[in-house]
Amino acid sequence: MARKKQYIEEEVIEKAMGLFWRNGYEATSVRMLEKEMGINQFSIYASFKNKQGVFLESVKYYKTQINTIKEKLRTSNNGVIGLKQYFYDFIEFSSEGNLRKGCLVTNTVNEIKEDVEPIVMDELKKFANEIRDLFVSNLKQDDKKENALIEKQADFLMNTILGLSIASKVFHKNQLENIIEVTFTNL
Amino acid sequence: MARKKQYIEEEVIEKAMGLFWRNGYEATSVRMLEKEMGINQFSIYASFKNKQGVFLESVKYYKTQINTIKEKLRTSNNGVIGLKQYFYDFIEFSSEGNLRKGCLVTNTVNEIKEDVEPIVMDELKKFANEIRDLFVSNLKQDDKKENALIEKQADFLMNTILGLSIASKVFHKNQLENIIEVTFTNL
DNA sequence: AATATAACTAAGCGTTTGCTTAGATTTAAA
DNA sequence: TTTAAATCTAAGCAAACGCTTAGTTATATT
Repeated sequence: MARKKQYIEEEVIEKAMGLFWRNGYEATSVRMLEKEMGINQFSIYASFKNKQGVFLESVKYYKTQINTIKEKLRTSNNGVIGLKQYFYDFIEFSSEGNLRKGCLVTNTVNEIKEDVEPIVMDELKKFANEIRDLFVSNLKQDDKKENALIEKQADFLMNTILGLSIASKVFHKNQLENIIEVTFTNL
Repeated sequence: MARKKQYIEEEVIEKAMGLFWRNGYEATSVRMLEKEMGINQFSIYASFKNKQGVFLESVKYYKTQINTIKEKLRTSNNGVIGLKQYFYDFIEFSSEGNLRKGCLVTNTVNEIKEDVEPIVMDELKKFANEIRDLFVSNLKQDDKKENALIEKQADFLMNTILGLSIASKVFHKNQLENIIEVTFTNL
């Protein structure tokens, strides 16, 4: 009864995500998305409503991508060792060859204004809290640690991840490793 | 022989800096600068050449503002205590009442692309290196520490500062304090 | 084969961007 | 008091922005 879509939504979102990740949210125009996704603006708006819609789907896809290393952390049972491995996995995940992209979520939190893009910001905060919860439950593997300390250390680790997301753009790889090493002497 | 300027350049740059700090570089339009600085676009371009010129002057002004706490760190001679104080001064400096602005320099490093704005990026990297040098010479007050360790710890502290710049926008004040406390537990 | 409907192309909408220009106004030296 | 140069106001430029729409093409059902 009607024509078929000539693209697969997940495929074009994967490309869109890459563009947002490399360029940032505002700096990525709908014309650029058109080229990268390989479909017309009409199709973009028909499938994803607007630019924000494309971005929200991109973040969803990003989550499935990072889920591999998240799951690795969740199922680790060697305490802080597994946590440290997550940080190494993260700097690997945030770079693509020589291109340092940071973390899509952190980049965007730092770019957008909450009052301008409340829906996007909400989505990003949810993601950040999931990571923090993972840190907390990992730290609890050490049952000598008091809850108050665990909360502090979780904040500390979140800050390290936030920092690494920027640092990965301007520092050398060995400096990133230094950061992780010193971070874990404090735990 | 000619008309006098009806504004003081340093005064209008102070206002421009505030706007860039609150809004980011790209999101601050020349029309917004016009209103905030209280002068016409013609005057902006006559005095500072272009938008980038206004920003570079704003960064210069920012440096003079943050110099107070930098100087406090430089002249401190109580080792890591003075360093820790710098971090507390920094989170104070990066907020204006309830408005969390982060660090103008870090915000911009995270926003702009090096190949699009190489001149701006260069200026920001210079600033970051000045801070790192300060950290190094402070850490050297402890002459038991080896140079290799000092370099590692300097990278670590830079990462904490970068993190705090983002964290200050989304975390509560007591969490920022947690971060600083854990950061300094092993230095 | 005819029909209804979704997906396509491509042009264009109004707005905002950084920046410029034409023309009036102020000022200090000649 | 005339003159020349710098500074002002305000209008406007081309380009890019997010998004829409008119018209064509493809496809499953009748």
